Amino acid sequence: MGRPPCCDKANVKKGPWTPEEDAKLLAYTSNHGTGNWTSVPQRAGLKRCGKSCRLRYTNYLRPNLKHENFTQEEEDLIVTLHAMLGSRWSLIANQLPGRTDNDVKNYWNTKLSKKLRQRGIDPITHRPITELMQSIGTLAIRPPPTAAGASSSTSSYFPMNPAEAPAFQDNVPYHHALHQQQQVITLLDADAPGVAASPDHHQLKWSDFLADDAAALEAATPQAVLGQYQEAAVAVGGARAYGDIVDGTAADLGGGGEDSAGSAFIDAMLDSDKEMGVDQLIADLLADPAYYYGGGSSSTWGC
DNA sequence: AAATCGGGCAACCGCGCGCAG
DNA sequence: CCTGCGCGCGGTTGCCCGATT
Repeated sequence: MGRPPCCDKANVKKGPWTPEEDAKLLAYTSNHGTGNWTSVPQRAGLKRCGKSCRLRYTNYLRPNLKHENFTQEEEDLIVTLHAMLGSRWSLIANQLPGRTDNDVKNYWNTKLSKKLRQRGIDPITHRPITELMQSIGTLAIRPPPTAAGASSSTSSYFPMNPAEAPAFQDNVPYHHALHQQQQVITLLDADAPGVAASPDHHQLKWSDFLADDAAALEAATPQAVLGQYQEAAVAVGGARAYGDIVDGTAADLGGGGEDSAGSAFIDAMLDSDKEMGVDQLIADLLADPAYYYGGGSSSTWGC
C-alpha cells in the first residue's frame, strides 16, 4: 500500500505560478511565516498543493535569494564542494548564501558539468577522464589524434592531452574513491551546528590514522582540521583533478591498505562529531583561499 | 519567414527520514 | 513498537525561448 497523496490532486492547480498566486503566498508567509505547509494553501487562498507552495517559496519567493548569475567564486565553490559531497545539493547550497539547492543543481547540470567535461574531467568523480578510461580498461573511445589544446579546446569531450593531465600519485581505485567520498558525506551528515568545537577535537587528524605518514606530526591546530577536509577531498579524487587546488602534501593519502585506517578515522570522528560544528568548519575551510586556490591568486579549476 | 533543435530553468514526483500520537 | 504525517531532498520532466537551419 502506497502512501496517500498529500492533497486532493483533482482540485489542485499545477504548472507555472501566476503573479497573483505569488502575491498571495508572499502575503501569507510574510504575515504568518511558513509553519505547516499543508495548511498554507487553504489559509492563503491558493488552489495549490502545500508541497508546491513550499517549493515556490523556497526557490523563488524567499527573501534574500539571489537571482543574478553565478559568480566565478560561486562556481569554484560548487565544484569544490561537489568533489567533496557529490550531489548533495542542499548541503552545497547551504554554503552559498542566497542560492537554493534547485539553483545549484540546475547550474551544475546545465553549465558546470559540461565545463568540467570540456576540460577532460569527469564531473562525477572529478578525476581526469583519460585516467578513468584507463582504470576501467577500455580503449573504446580515444582522444582526438591531435589533442593539441589541453585546456584550450572547448568542443571535444577529450580536450586534455594526457601528458598534461594532472598527475595522480595516489592511484586509488575507483571504488575506493567512492568509499572515501561516502565517508566525507557521513562526516557532514553528522553535522551538529551551533555547538562549539572542542579543542580536543582538533587533535583528531586524518593523518593520525595513516601509517608512516609524516604529516601525522602536524600540529593539532584548526588548520590541521581543515586539512582533514582538504585531504578527504583529494581522497575522493576531486581537488587534484582540476589542478593543484591543494598543495602536494596530501598526495600521498592514497595507495592501498588504508581502508581500515580510513574507517578507524571515521569511527573516531563519529565519536566526537556531536561536539563539532561542521557547518562552521566548512565555512572556515572555504573562507581560506588557499583551499581551492592552492595558494595562487586565481581560480585553478576553470577558465 | 517558418521549422527545428537545444539549452535553461521552474516545477513536479517519489522516496526517505524524523517526529508525534 | 507501529503507524500516520509532514518535511526535505534528489532526480526527472516539460515548457519556454533563443539559436540555427
